[in-house]
Amino acid sequence: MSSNEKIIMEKEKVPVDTIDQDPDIFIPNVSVDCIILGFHAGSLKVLLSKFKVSDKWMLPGGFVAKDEDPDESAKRVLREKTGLNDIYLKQFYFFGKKGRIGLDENVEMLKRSKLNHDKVNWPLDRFISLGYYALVKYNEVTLQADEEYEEAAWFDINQMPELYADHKEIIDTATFTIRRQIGFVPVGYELLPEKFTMPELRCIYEAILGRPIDRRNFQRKMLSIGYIQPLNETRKVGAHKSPNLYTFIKEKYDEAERFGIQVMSNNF
Amino acid sequence: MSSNEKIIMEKEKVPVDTIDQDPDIFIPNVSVDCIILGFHAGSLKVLLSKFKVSDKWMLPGGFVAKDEDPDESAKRVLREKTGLNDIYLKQFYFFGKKGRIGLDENVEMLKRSKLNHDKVNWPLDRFISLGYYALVKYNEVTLQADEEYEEAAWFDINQMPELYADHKEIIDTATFTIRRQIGFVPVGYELLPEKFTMPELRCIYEAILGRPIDRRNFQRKMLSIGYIQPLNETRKVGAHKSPNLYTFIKEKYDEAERFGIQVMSNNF
DNA sequence: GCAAAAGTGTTGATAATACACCCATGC
DNA sequence: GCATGGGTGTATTATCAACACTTTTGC
Repeated sequence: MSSNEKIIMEKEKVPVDTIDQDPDIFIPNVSVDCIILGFHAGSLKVLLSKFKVSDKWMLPGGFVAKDEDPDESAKRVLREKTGLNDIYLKQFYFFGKKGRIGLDENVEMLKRSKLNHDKVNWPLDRFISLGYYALVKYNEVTLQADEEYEEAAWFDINQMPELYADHKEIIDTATFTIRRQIGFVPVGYELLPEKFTMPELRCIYEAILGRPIDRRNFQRKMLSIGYIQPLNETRKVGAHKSPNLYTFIKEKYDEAERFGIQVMSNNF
Repeated sequence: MSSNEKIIMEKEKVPVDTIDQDPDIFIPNVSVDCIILGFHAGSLKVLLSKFKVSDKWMLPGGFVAKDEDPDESAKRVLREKTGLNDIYLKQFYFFGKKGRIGLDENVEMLKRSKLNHDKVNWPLDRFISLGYYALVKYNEVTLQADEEYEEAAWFDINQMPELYADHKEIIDTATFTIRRQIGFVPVGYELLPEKFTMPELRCIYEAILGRPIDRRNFQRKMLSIGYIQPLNETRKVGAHKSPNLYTFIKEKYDEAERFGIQVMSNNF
């Protein structure tokens, strides 16, 4: 473990410091922001966090240590927020426009915080944000926000509160990117638990593509690709026919992902 | 014009300074690298540059000024190298792995240069490189390398010399990205001159997809999309039938790009 | 029985693929 | 004439998209 890593570990235990950015440890003017996506109760959720001193929700994020791969920084953020270690994680865009962060917003937050204004001046700096999206299994996540300084919560992706700075735009860019690359992103495999129903899988694709998909054609298509396997089990879901449970065949899935699958060609 | 912009303009006139990175002007530890692609004589070319003091070719790149949008930095690099202002430019990835730049390589280059080793220490730093690719019309480019300190040249994308650091990997990532998004990237429109032949257009797709495409099916497909228009002209190309010339219909093309075109579905 | 949602089957339209054939050009 | 490569046509196959019909479940 390098000395910097050690310091980072220390920082994880002292949450107020995550609001700070020591220029000796971190690369200045660079941050990492994570869009953590989950699937629950029939809709896509995004995990947001909020400093108690702020009134706006924001994307979980962090800084990049001087000897750290940005992927590692993102993993650190994910571990902090979800408690998970092995997560599907992809960079998708970087954001660096001059006016992307409203300084007023930050000055306000800084005033409300108990930080020393003279020492902590990064909120007044310009930042290049490295954008990552992560796909997690909702029920495996245990929200890890520090009760004293910040909160964390899942939000329906279609019903988000007002967000800090350009974070709404960042989320939109993430979903747009996933949409364009839907054939190469294992959304089903990463978002669903081991056993799932066909309507659940379809629901994810509908949420991401933003349009309804024919139930029957979808089912045929998914089965024809050959990476999901029907189980001899059903799930009771109220006053309807109980849907079959399916599971992914890992090897076939990896193959399909590499070459991309055609999801209802009508490219969104 | 801000004072920083003025300083940057000055810097453009003093090429040796582009090897320097003043931490008061530029964001530390961040660089921009550009893959400039052109099409000439039946193959894809990439524009590379080389410091006279170095023996390895590298991607044209630069730094991001503190009050500058990274897109602007990339445009600045493009202007410096090609003399062009309006260029199709997209960010595609960022590179930040710890060992991505061999320090030995940089120490060697620094020694050979006439820079003051004490003042100029960025070559020993770690960098996060913001990757951009640009599509240019080959015959509109006039190579602008400063004769005294650096050279610039086009290389066939399949016959590149040994490159500096991880720049080969960066180029591979760029072509891979374009390949995956081929339906959304206006390669033909941006790489070809106003008038072009069908084989030329096909050649570009073949180079990017890395596989032969059926001549006849390709032609039909492109014409059926309806964004290219046959002209009543042909081009003499030696001992064969003279191919027709075509041109793009801008409006139709924009439409097609937004929704993506399906290029021989067999997704690469 | 009825409503709601799941599973299976059919069919016409559209698009991809693999060719065969003819045309123009320079030597 | 012949080699080379461009342009047009066609037949086969695969895939999409729309919809009818059946099944299961809770009330």
